Amino acid sequence: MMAVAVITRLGFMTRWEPGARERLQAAALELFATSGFEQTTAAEIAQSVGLTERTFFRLFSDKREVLFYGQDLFLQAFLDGVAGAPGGASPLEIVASALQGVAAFFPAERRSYARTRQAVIDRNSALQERERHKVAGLANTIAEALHARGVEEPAATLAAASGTTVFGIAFAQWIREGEERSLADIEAGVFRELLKVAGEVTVLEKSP
Amino acid sequence: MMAVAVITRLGFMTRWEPGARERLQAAALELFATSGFEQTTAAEIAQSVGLTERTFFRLFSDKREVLFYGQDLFLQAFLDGVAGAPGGASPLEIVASALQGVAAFFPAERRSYARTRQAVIDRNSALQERERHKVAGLANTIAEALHARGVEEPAATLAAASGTTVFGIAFAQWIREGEERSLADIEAGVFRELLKVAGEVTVLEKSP
DNA sequence: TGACTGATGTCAGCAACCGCCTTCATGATG
DNA sequence: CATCATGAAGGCGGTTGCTGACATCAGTCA
Repeated sequence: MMAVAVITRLGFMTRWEPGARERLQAAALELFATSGFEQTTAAEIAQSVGLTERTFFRLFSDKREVLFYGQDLFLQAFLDGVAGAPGGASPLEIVASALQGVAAFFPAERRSYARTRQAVIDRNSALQERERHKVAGLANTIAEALHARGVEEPAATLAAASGTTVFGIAFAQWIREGEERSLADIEAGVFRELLKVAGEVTVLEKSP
Repeated sequence: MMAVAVITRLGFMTRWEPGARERLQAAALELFATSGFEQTTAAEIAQSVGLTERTFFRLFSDKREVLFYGQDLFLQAFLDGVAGAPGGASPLEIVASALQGVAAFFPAERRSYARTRQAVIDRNSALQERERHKVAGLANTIAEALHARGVEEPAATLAAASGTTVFGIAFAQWIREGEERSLADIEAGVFRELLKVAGEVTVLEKSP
């Protein structure tokens, strides 16, 4: 599935089939989806693609990671979006523009895959923990990138967190059965909602 | 340390010392702080207060939980703040008011305890994962409470997430060495920053 | 008194994860 | 061509987190 760029260099039988990581990831998702995360053992996943448990843990730092490994491209796209935003943009504008750029990583074809993956995660709290950890890490990285662009604290952290929140809400909507809009469109709508929510505040008193 | 409300009802020797949970939590924090989280085994913690590993896992769903159990009061205070906010308030105003109320849970005396606890968490990524999970759960609960007050989606989720973000930033600052301001004051400042960040956006185009 | 409950201990066991060592293809190097 | 370094995998054994099933024992209540 998806970006499983299996490198079949030659017709020769090599000692090891290439793409061990990708094969494990695909097998794991399938097994998790059918039998559940806890019911599936790392050894089972490994054996189902002709590898050993030890190899599994060499390739993934822990069992959950098999579902999360390889999102560097996504993160990088986000950072590129931040770095490439126009000069005079405000922190949230920078984030909004990065958000739009990142949407390209989720074309309509991915919806089905993303859905089953998310269904697995939603059914297990340990996996939700890992997902939230990754998102939080993403927010940190974005905040640093903003900082590098001269945005001060706490504005950088606030803007970064807002961005990942918007993305999370939009993504959840994109996944939803029957949803037809593109991720970019949904993101734009959620972002406008955020501005609206923030705009409805009557600032009480200003500190001295 | 801190709120280890050991209830020594009578001078009698009872079969079991009361407050097993609290004793375990205090011992765990101390051991984690001195020896590190991974280096400390659940059996060690239990034995250090005269209990067995099995009892530890009966009282805490897993090893990490010993550092997070018992924040119901905090959560409840947050919910009360949401429920008790004035009638015509906007979502973010409701959250801001709840935020102020919750600050009372962190008087100056707690700073030292909170610092060592946070230091332990910051040194271990598994603990960070759990913490983020809890915060995310808090955000969900707040969003539901907002929903119950009639706030629609995605405004409820956005406001709730913004609130926990503000709290997180403020708390981190409150913990910082040399910081003297109250948590409520810091929260107010961060909140104003959030409004400022949101206010600096030039809305581009409106969807049809 | 005796059944009952609640908090704990004991024991056995699985699965996650890791350190250490071995094996074997490949490509570079002399 | 021989050899050697490298990297990717398997094998083995051990620690620890966590659980289920069952025993124990103090205090309670009928």
